[in-house]
Amino acid sequence: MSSATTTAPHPAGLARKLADSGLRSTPQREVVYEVLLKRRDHPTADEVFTRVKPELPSISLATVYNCLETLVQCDLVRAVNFERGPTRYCPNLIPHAHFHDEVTGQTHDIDLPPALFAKLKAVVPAGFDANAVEITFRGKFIASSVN
Amino acid sequence: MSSATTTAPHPAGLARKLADSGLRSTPQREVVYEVLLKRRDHPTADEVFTRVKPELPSISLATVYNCLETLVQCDLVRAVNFERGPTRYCPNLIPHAHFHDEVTGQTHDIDLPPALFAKLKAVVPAGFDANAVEITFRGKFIASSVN
DNA sequence: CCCCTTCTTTGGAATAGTTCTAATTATCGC
DNA sequence: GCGATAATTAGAACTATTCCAAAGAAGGGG
Repeated sequence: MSSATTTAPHPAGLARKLADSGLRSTPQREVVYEVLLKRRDHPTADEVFTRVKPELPSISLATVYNCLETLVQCDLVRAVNFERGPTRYCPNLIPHAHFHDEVTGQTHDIDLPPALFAKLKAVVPAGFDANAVEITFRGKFIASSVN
Repeated sequence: MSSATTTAPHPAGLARKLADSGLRSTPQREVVYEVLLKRRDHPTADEVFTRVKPELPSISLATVYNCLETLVQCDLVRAVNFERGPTRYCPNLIPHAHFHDEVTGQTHDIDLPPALFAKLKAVVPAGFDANAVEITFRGKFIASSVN
């Protein structure tokens, strides 16, 4: 597989991305990443821990934090925060917003047209050099009759 | 100083707003609110605590948290979060974005045209009922020699 | 292969920010 | 002034996370 411009979120890509940063591929890192790809529901470190445990029963919570941090560093995963709640992790690398459901506590991805991102960055006054923007909606997810 | 200037909320308005919610006006609440109005640099609870202390030497940190929570509840103050850092407080009630300086840790208000807020809400898919949107830029503030 | 260095994992202790609790103190309506 | 209610206080408790020091892999050169 030839290298793409955008990394496809694939367990296989992990080893390469890690090597690029001079880091080793380990079972712990692989399983943590797989878990994130498998269920993209923005789990917390603790939730990742319980999902990884059956596969690697001797893994520690500290290692889960380490692995998640490593994945974020390697730009394979995004850390998402909402109002001092525990950090959640998201393997969707395409710029997008988040919707936080205040009833269920769930976090959903919201796609945004790239033009909007551009417009947002355009309103930042001179003197401010913004290299990232974070957009979070808060509200309720209303069951749609369509499914 | 950043842009977003507003209807200057006045300490006087506090008693009324509190009464509206069936709450009492107390020296602690008044001084906490005054401190927020006086220096609008998005202080943390701890920073508010040290600023209030000279005025009310016997106030406790718990009370500062209580007062801030009350002010947020009464819609006199906004709580602002950035990446699991301590909550900061902002008496600017007009919808606006925040710019977080990753070098100094300072938070600045950024005015946004109301049309942009409207556009943002428009991209939220059907089924999601958003009642608030939070926009945070991250980057560096490039020295303007003026302060 | 074996050794050496380096990287990684691990469990537990430590930390930061915040909330909880139970007791005291202030305030309002009568 | 009195009783009911609300607010404040100090300190303990809590949560999410990071730190630490020791033990465990994992390549690379001889």
